[in-house]
Amino acid sequence: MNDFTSRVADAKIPDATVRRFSLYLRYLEDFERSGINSVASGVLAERGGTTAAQVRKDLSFLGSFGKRGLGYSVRELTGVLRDVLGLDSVWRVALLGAGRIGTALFRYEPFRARGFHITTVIDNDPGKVGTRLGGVMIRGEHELECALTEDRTDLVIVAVPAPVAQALVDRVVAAGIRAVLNYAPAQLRLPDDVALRNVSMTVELESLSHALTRVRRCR
Amino acid sequence: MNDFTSRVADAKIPDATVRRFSLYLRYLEDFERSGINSVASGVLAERGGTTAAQVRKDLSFLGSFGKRGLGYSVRELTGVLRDVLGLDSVWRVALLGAGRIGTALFRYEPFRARGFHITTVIDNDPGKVGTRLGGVMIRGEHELECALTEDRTDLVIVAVPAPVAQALVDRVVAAGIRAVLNYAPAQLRLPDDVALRNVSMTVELESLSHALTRVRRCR
DNA sequence: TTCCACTTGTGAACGATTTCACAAGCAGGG
DNA sequence: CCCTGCTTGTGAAATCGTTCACAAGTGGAA
Ligand SMILES: NC(=O)c1ccc[n+]([C@@H]2O[C@H](COP(=O)([O-])OP(=O)(O)OC[C@H]3O[C@@H](n4cnc5c(N)ncnc54)[C@H](O)[C@@H]3O)[C@@H](O)[C@H]2O)c1
Ligand SMILES: NC(=O)c1ccc[n+]([C@@H]2O[C@H](COP(=O)([O-])OP(=O)(O)OC[C@H]3O[C@@H](n4cnc5c(N)ncnc54)[C@H](O)[C@@H]3O)[C@@H](O)[C@H]2O)c1
Repeated sequence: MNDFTSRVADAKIPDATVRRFSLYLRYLEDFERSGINSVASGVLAERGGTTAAQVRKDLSFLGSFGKRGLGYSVRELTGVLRDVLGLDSVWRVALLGAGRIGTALFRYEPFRARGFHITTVIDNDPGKVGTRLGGVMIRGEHELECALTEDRTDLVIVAVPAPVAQALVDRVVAAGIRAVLNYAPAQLRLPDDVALRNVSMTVELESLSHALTRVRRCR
Repeated sequence: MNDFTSRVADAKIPDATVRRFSLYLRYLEDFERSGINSVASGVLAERGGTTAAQVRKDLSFLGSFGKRGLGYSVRELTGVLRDVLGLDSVWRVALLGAGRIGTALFRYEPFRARGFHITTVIDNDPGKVGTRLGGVMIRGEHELECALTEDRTDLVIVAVPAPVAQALVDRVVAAGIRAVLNYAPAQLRLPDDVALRNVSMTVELESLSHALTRVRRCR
């Protein structure tokens, strides 16, 4: 199915563009389900709240496979995006912290459908260690390195309290992990070759709060 | 305590800067707890993974109250940031969807400490409506408008399944709400004067996945 | 075959954000 | 008092991302 791998400019796709790829892919999958075979940049743009030029510029990082006058083949574009986003492999994910956020994430099925399999869960609460979350046994914090290696983990989700986050990721990085998704309100320090994304609900709320006060003042 | 309100350039602070303000504030509160009275831009920068120049440029949007040779007063800067982020008022928040993510968010205390009070919870599951989440009664979806008005809601958190999100926020917007924090994987369409932030774990994971495949290919 | 309506791909203009570089200000010591 | 070491505040430069504008393909209709 994938002879699309003729991607040229793997060079350095802007981060903002990569994030939009995720969204485009989401829409394309909707279109595919609806039996639509081809989309124009304008359609994707409208769906995603950007402009047609933006969509075309984004996609041009991947080569050129649109058909002028017609648009893009939904199937082909889906394939290319899945490929560039690395969604054709299964990623083995370890969850650190089986608390409220951790369990909510664990039980969220769409991750699995996307190829992110949570194969490891770590916690240090003696009441939790040894019990099962879904099909996965919760292992103690001291087993961290061993679990990451055994389970051939690719990616770690941090959902432990902020004060312990840095110490844990240090060990995670030492164990060879190259990608971390962090939910703790802590600014993690990692080597440059480890990819890190922070999800901070506080930052989002506070930026909304700022927007609200601005609106209020301007009237 | 706040005669810092002499803020000049409320003009148009870049979004990226506002988000960093949240982080700076977080660090400043740590410093305050540790009894540190003043910080230099370089210290904040190191803590937050940016550069000293970036920190100073950011803060310059708020006026100038650093002391050359010394740095910034922790207390004063904390006050200014809290003010510009609108954290000195209490924000009344409505939570739409008391599912897994919704309840995890609800039970997260730091929000309340920051001045975000979840005063309204809406769900449409008959088994949930009428029960309490923490101290708040879960109300039916049909009561949405009425609840938002009665509770004088400022801000709405969307934690319902994607397919119903748009319809709900349409009603929320019609009820006069100007700020929405969206967890559903749906691209919401709102009027320009409503502030929207999306939190998408899928986008984050996929961008990590992209980073991982890049690393792998480059060796 | 030619024409037409449509849409892509992309250099170039634009706008925004980040980084640089340095004059100016402050505190403390002599 | 002046000198020294340190740090801010900020124009100007560099970088990065978005938007514009249009030549060049494409399929279909006549
Ligand atoms: N709940 C939310 O809505 C929310 C929102 C934003 C951020 N967060 C952040 O996510 C993280 C988790 O939040 P939560 O609400 O799930 O908290 P929680 O207390 O419910 O869960 C934390 C879990 O981590 C485990 N843990 C603690 N120390 C550990 C260690 N050293 N090794 C392994 N496991 C350890 C605890 O046993 C617990 O199960 C926190 O950093 C929090 O700030 C949560
Ligand atoms: N759980 C996660 O980790 C996670 C991660 C990313 C995104 N999300 C998104 O967050 C949203 C909620 O996820 P969840 O895991 O909590 O799902 P969930 O099914 O546990 O909760 C959804 C809740 O919304 C309620 N609901 C449904 N329709 C409603 C309506 N019309 N009005 C009011 N309430 C309604 C349901 O009764 C349920 O309580 C989804 O959009 C999901 O995609 C969840």
